[in-house]
Amino acid sequence: MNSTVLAKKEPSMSAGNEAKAQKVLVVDDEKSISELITTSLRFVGFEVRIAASGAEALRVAKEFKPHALILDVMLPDLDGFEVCKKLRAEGQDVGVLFLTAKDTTEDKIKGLTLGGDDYVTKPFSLEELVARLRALLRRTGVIETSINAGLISFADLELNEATHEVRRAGNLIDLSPTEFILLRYLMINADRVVSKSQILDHVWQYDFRGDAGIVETYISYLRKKIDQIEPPLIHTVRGVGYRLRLPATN
Amino acid sequence: MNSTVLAKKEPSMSAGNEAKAQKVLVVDDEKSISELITTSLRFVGFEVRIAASGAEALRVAKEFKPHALILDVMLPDLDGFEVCKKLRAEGQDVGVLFLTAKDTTEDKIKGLTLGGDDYVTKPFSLEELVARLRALLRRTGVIETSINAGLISFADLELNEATHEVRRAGNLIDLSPTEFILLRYLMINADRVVSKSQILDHVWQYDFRGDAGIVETYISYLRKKIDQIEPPLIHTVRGVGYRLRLPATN
DNA sequence: GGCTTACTTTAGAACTTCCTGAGAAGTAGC
DNA sequence: GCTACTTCTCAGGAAGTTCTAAAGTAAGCC
Repeated sequence: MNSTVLAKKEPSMSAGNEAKAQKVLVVDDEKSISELITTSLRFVGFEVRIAASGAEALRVAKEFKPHALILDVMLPDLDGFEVCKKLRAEGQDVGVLFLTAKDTTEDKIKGLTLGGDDYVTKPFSLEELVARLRALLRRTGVIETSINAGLISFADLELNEATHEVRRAGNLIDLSPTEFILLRYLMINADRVVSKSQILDHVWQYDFRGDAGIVETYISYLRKKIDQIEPPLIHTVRGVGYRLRLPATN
Repeated sequence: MNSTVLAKKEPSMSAGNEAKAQKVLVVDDEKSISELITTSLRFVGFEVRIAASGAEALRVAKEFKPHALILDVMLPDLDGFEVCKKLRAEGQDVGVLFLTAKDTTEDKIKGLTLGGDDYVTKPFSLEELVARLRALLRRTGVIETSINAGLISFADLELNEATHEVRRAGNLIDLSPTEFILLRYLMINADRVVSKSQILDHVWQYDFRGDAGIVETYISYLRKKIDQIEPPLIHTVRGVGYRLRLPATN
């Protein structure tokens, strides 16, 4: 895994909720997965704790009081659904984002999108996970932050998570799912340079075995769709990565 | 820094009536059912309490003073009808939505739907349950909200809950029960993308074991009935779900 | 200027998702 | 108990998406 993590804080998040970051408990018995998620969530400003089993999750939740859980359904002891039930029985009213294998039988997954809960199938992309987590926190009414609202904009570009619409200068632009996630990632990191490996790590599923060349291909697709309109917003930083920005304000 | 993120609230039905939520007491001895209902009702803004027996129901009702009851007729001690009678004898004037097994004798049910009461047979779909509950609260005069009014419209589409009539541009359209519930779900979530699993969870009965493919079939049925008239309102968001919307506002 | 390296673009093969029609099974009404 | 309707499954085909690979272009360096 070609993971690079910058020791830099997201600007858009930092203002309001440094003081009381949203708390997320990540529950997965595979250490590599929970670490991956944790690193990513911490980076975007969440306060994170980890548990490796259902029993531990219940214990930690009791004193950590998380706003949301990211919960693998396949745990060594209790399964995720049990954990969720017990928590709710204890009166802990917390939104849950389940992680399921792709082949988890439909009837187990059924009902998960009811109470504001949601699920993501493994393997997932980190951007997808974070977006879903934010949507969940928004729905369960935990907190309002700027990014949490689901409407992201940069210059004359707008991206709406609820309607999945993207507009440039008011014009509707049709994007494929991957293009959408990539653009959102660039927009969230607007004005900062993101490397191809960062993009690969966040936008593509964590088990993607291909090479970073695919990022170039998708950047090209995006440019064709959103940078037809002047001025171009997606800029190449040779040898480093890409950056969403307005024309140089020299 | 020209990264802007708009803080706009979802126009959802979920959050709205925080201030004085309507109170519902759910009475069922099957924990899985009462939990399912509770999750769903809480999410759409009701304040919910649970009781697992007739005796408990009477006890809780006395201090909780619910606006409505969702009451399984088959309870371990008293049956639902008894509970209802005793409550009314105590002067608690509360609307009741009975849950009955499919084979409950007709004549038992009939007498009860005389007042503002109603019944739903198990297994039900959550959309159906919530719609009936709202209709009941409307009839018993508890509250009025826009959604509660029973008339939903979007563009030239109108759906009347009371009469079960649907019109597109004034033309009456005949829908099967499932088609009706599906359309209502889409209309309540107008303009937002809803995934196939969300649809499955809300529109289909909770014991449905099939896969999400059925949603595609029903979308196709609906399109044939309501999207004959231009412009089409049901749009596919590939890889994400469906969305009710007017033609692109470029 | 020519060589090297980094990036861009395009084409197309493999794959996924979605749409629709047909039919089987179940249910309700007469 | 026949008929019409509804629900659900399945399969073929259309359309859209993802990814690889290879050719084209630009930038930087000596």
